[in-house]
Amino acid sequence: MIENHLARLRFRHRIDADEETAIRGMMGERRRIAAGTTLVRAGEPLTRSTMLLSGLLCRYRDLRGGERQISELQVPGDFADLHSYTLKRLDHGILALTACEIVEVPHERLRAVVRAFPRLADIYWFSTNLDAAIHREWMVSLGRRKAAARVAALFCELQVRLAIVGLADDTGYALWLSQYDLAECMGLTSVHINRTLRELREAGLVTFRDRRVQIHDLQGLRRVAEFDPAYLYLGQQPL
Amino acid sequence: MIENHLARLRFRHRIDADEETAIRGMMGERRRIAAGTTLVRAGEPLTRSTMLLSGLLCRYRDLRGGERQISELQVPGDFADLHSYTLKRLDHGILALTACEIVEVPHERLRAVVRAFPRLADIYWFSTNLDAAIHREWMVSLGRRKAAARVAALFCELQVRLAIVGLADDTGYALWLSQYDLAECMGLTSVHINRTLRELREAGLVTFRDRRVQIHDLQGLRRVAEFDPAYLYLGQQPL
DNA sequence: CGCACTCTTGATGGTCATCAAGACGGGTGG
DNA sequence: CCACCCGTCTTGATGACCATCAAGAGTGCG
Repeated sequence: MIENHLARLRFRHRIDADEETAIRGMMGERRRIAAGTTLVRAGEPLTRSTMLLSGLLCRYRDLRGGERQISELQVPGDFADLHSYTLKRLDHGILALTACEIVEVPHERLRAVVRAFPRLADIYWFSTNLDAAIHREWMVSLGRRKAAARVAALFCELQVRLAIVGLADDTGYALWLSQYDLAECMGLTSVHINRTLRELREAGLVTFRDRRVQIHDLQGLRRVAEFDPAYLYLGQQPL
Repeated sequence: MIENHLARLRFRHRIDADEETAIRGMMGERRRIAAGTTLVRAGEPLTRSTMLLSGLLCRYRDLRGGERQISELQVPGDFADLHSYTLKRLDHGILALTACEIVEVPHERLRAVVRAFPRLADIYWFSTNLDAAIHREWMVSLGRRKAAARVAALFCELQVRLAIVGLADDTGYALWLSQYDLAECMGLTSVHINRTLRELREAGLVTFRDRRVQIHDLQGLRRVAEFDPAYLYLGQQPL
């Protein structure tokens, strides 16, 4: 059930049998939620974190004019809101972009585990710091990259993150997003995303069609994006 | 010496005498560094974190074309790179924007403290999660706010963060940045920052001159920015 | 005193937003 | 079963916002 999560952790850290048992023991109720469900509203008190088993979640914030900024995409094996363990409430909402399977982890159990296994405390602390590193990379995109490089950078990031849990290879991956969703990630409009996708496709780099990212030229895509996976802290492991 | 840091922690958490002693005991070598010093280069292995006593630091990343994106500003009392405790190396550089006083905290000592005081582990974990919340707010600026709102949001954020350590009030604060630096924070050019500052000044909201943010109308500034300090997790404490 | 940095303003152009309209496909109800 | 509707994709036309290029003034420092 949480094999994705363990794969993701083991990609960067050693997890021994006791620790694995403790992690499995934290898992609470398993649920299915429909696409479009708001999992967490900004500001509401939280006493549990949510782990994603399958599907796609996002963190987002809205401005009064209705403009939405998505600040991160969560892929299977990711915690959606591990940071709520220390923050108690969130500065952003969490939304299911597709139908999802999730597991809830009560903060109480998480606390018991990180108290009993200090290495797991460091590992989960690392995990939230990795989210922040992804935030910084998106800031570079939003602040300094042009549209084509932004989209290319996003596709490159997701290729790596999904490959870690076996959901992508060098030729592409399923990505159940609309062009409208991509626009909300990258600070653009869906109209401009559409033109940018055409540009990337005509350049022979990548095709996004039928909810699938088809990568024609991974090296070229990474060059356009100036993508360096260092910010994903992959360690020495081969994909 | 680290009174700013304790003030910042106590603004959001209870810290008892034992914990304070432990925190003080972590502090290592104190140093002065000149403006423009690169404190940490992206990717280099780190075995210590750095706390800022006075001055201004930033986290930044450069693209090949020379464009720089600053992803966060550090004010006195902040750790510059507490996250390096779990990450071991950083995905970004750290630069002194002004002359600074800093204290180094060896990771070994930090580890001993968070092992001995699990509540401090949670509190420092919270602290890095707060950095991530600030990142998300900047993403909203970079992705969705127009220039005037971006600059206003930055000035509002710094007003709150500096007020916590006694370096700002409702009328303003010292901010030792050039318009060029502001541009690198907000994903704009210094030319456009200059025009935007004029616009905010002529609207009677704020004047940035002689390295000082003079706030004429804090409520108005917050309205323009759509600033809601919730993302700074202030708790119930009055400023 | 000269040099480097910063600030300021003008002129022009590029990137992306906005508005609009049509095509396409999947799902639903008559 | 087909008409209809809604969400999504696509493309064109126009314009806003911000970048770029350029030049001059002010300031601090060696």
